[in-house]
Amino acid sequence: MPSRNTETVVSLSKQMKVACGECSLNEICLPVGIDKDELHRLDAIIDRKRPVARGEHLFHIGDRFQAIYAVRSGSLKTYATTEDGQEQVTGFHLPGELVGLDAIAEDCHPVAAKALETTSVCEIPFSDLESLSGDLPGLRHQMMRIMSREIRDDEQNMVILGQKSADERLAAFLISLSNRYRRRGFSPYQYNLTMSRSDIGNYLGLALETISRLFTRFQNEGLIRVDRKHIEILDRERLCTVSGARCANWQSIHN
Amino acid sequence: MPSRNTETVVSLSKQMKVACGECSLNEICLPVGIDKDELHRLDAIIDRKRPVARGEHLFHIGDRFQAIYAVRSGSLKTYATTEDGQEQVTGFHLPGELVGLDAIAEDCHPVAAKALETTSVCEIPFSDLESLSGDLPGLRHQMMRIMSREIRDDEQNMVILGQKSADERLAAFLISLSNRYRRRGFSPYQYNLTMSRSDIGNYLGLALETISRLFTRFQNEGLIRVDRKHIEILDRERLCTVSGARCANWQSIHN
DNA sequence: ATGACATATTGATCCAGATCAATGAATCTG
DNA sequence: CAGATTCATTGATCTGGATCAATATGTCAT
Repeated sequence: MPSRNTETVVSLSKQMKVACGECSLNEICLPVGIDKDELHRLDAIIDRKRPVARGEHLFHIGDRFQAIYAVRSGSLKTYATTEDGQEQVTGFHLPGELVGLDAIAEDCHPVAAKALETTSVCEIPFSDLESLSGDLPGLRHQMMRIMSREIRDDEQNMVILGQKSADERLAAFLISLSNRYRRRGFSPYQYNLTMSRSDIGNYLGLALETISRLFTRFQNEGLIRVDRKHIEILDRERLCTVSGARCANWQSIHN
Repeated sequence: MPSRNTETVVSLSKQMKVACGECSLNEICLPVGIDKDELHRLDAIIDRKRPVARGEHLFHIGDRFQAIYAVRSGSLKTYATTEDGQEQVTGFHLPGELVGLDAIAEDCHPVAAKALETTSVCEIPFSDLESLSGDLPGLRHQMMRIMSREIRDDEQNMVILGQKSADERLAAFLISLSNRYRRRGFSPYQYNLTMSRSDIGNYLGLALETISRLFTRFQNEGLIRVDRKHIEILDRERLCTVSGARCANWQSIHN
């Protein structure tokens, strides 16, 4: 009994069911380096889930590890908690990025993943992925590359948390987001933050008030324009200088 | 023309050439989960290098990535450098641990590895490792586990750098070392630091003076005894409490 | 041994950023 | 759309740990 809404539902559903081969993210996601005829084998093990609403969890800390997830649209944050219940944001995840790689070793999730907005993901059962990677050298290599990159990015975070001042940290964060959006075909000069000031501060090891003050200061200095969640980068060059990183010409740690 | 020293030399040489099957570290190193008859295939691709002297580099930042290294004896530190030439220690590596995993993605080393004492390593050419892992599911799985663990440990470091006070950081560091030595069959109650106060401070995001003061304070409080490089843990329970982690009963993030 | 140099300890001072506090927008709820 | 709730901004104050400085204590080379 089809209703007036069927079309919408179907098209949404179609959107959700797009195969890797047709997915606009396949150039930056797991399928990188896998040839067309092998791609359908990867495709076959992937489960496209219904979207996760803002504030809902994809998984919690301590959950049994069964699959890794590729963000298809929307965004997530992952966070650990300390004994006294404090949370530490360990990362923000944009479309094309994988979450759950930290859970393979102990078979349970050491961090939680929470949607920052309505977010849909591809679920990739790990046992399937692992056996499939025995057959597909390209897949194996890409998994290695992705995990290696994550290790390297985490090291880079250590540098930021261990050495950088508050303004350097925030500048580096804004540039990093800019680069990541650019890679996904969005403007590197303006984007919306999907996370709160508090999340940013927590991630960067700063108080949320410090983030707020820095946004104001960066704006006064003509580096950026901030309106609520919207960020516009006015002087990318100088923002890079502030961040104290070699990233002026589109080359960056987080390309 | 054998000399008086031949025996010593030969035994040292033998020591250096011990195959994975006979290596005392094979229960915590790459061979975990690989059965005996497959082990010799792994063994065949591994190159046992001559020891690296204290202060020498295993590789530098920017070096072409060709192999990962397993520490056989001794210890290493890895460090990144910022644009202004500052260094950030990203890790200390004990026997059985792998270094270089962060270089796979970009094919060059983002950090340098420097020996903290005379150190020998096994060199594992990555291309060989990768093709071999196509044949050996156990090896593939262990590689994943090791990389996953590294990601998780790095996240844990983010918690430490982002949330913890100076005394919590140092206590957590001392407990972590204790656990890692224990796993390798050494006493968890006393060990020698192979790194300087400055390295520890740098790694933990603290000034070296702070490390020095905390050692003195921990000693006055009866938590530890410090003599130069030698650490004796007198009250492990309480040191764990100070670190603010759930690690009192030998269970820890860094087992 | 003797000086030269790296490493560690301890004290005195300072400051970046945390914390506390109050107010102002947005967004959510019924 | 009034009240509640969350999130953001801005100001005032405080403090943990950095920095500066002086002095041991090792360690190395010759």
